[in-house]
Amino acid sequence: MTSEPVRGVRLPRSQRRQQLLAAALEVFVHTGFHTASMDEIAAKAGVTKPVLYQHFGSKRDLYLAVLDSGARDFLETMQIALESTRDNQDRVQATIAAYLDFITREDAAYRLVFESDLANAPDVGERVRRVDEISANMISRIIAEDTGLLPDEATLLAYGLMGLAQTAAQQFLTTPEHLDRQTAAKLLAALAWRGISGFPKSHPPELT
Amino acid sequence: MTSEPVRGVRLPRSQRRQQLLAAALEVFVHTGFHTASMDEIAAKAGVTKPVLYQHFGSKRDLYLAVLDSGARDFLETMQIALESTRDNQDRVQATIAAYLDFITREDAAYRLVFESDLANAPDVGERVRRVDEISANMISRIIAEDTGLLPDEATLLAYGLMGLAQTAAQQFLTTPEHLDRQTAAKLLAALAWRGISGFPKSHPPELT
DNA sequence: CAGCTAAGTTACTCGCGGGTAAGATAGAGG
DNA sequence: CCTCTATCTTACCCGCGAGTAACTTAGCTG
Repeated sequence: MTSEPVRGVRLPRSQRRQQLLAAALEVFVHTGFHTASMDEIAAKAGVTKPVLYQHFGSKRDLYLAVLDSGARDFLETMQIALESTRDNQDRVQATIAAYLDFITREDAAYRLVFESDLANAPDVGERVRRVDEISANMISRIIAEDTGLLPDEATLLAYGLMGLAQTAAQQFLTTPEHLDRQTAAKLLAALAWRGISGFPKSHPPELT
Repeated sequence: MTSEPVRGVRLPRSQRRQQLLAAALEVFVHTGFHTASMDEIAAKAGVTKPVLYQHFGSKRDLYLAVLDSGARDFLETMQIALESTRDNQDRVQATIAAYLDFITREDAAYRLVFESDLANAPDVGERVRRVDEISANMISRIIAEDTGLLPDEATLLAYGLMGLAQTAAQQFLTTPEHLDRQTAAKLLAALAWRGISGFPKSHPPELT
């Protein structure tokens, strides 16, 4: 657990850096890149602006650092879920649950990866697309193996399933009162699994 | 077809307004809200900045005008597709196709609705969410009727299907060489329909 | 074709916020 | 307890772009 920022206490470099990243995450997530100011982030860490610049070369650098961290977390979560079983139905279930977990995480880091307001900047856009691409490839590979679809076709479906999970999870976040997480996960997993399991190999092929 | 902006020609108010909206759409879509400058938009219309301010009170007002127009287009497209048939399988097919159409539209207006970099601003965020909400409700209603699921459950699935269509369509946009639109539409419609048609009423209920 | 109005231009203001130069001090180490 | 350095602050610069005041002119209208 990270302790609260205490004004007036000096910290060793690496520790301060971690704290700044935490403050930046919080502000960027809450406000978005453009509305956030360096002063605000510094203040949240109980420190002044130049300190920020001793650790990060520019506002964008800081943002990228925070974004990368979030992206790593997400990809890790995904990979663990995808490799948690060899049964594909369970895999779908686990992956949907992973989306729900990631999006309901306290730090809301998903906003950086899924809702960045800086995606027009080449650096950022590229990174975000890369996260999607890596996830999609992991899923696409499994689909292709399991259904015999062409790579491009399997990739399209992979993106579809990712969009399904992501959008539904975000919606779930806005109405958690009425639907418990278990039910939501089961419903979505059912939707996804019934959809994908209908393709060639794994089940008797029906008409396209 | 709109004629090219000709420098030095005066236009009647309403006509100029339309032209400004077109220029703004182009710039906002290409650059995003934050990077776009009013000068750039005015220039694209072959005119200077103050003219822009004689039609729109602020940069944000201009953005909202363009956004609203895109939102209307999208919702219209959706509604037409959803009401194009009474067979639910055809409905899914038509709706997926509608997503593909909207996202591949020349003007790329989908970027404003699906990828706005101003979604943190209350006005804009609210509007974007509202578009999703309206679409989701249209779909959710059908799902609830057809499956007997609870409203919240049907809504969750509706968002899931929307995310599926949207994300996959965006992916399709980036690799149109390898996959023709027909195939893509069929694959996605199959994915979605197999998924959703498996729920209670419409087909024999299986284990949840 | 004179004159009036709406359409358009030139040439500014001004605040915000990213980024920095120069100086102050905590507190580890001898 | 003195010193020395890495940490942190104060106080600034300055560019960019939204928004505006004041003036100009096209071109319809009587």
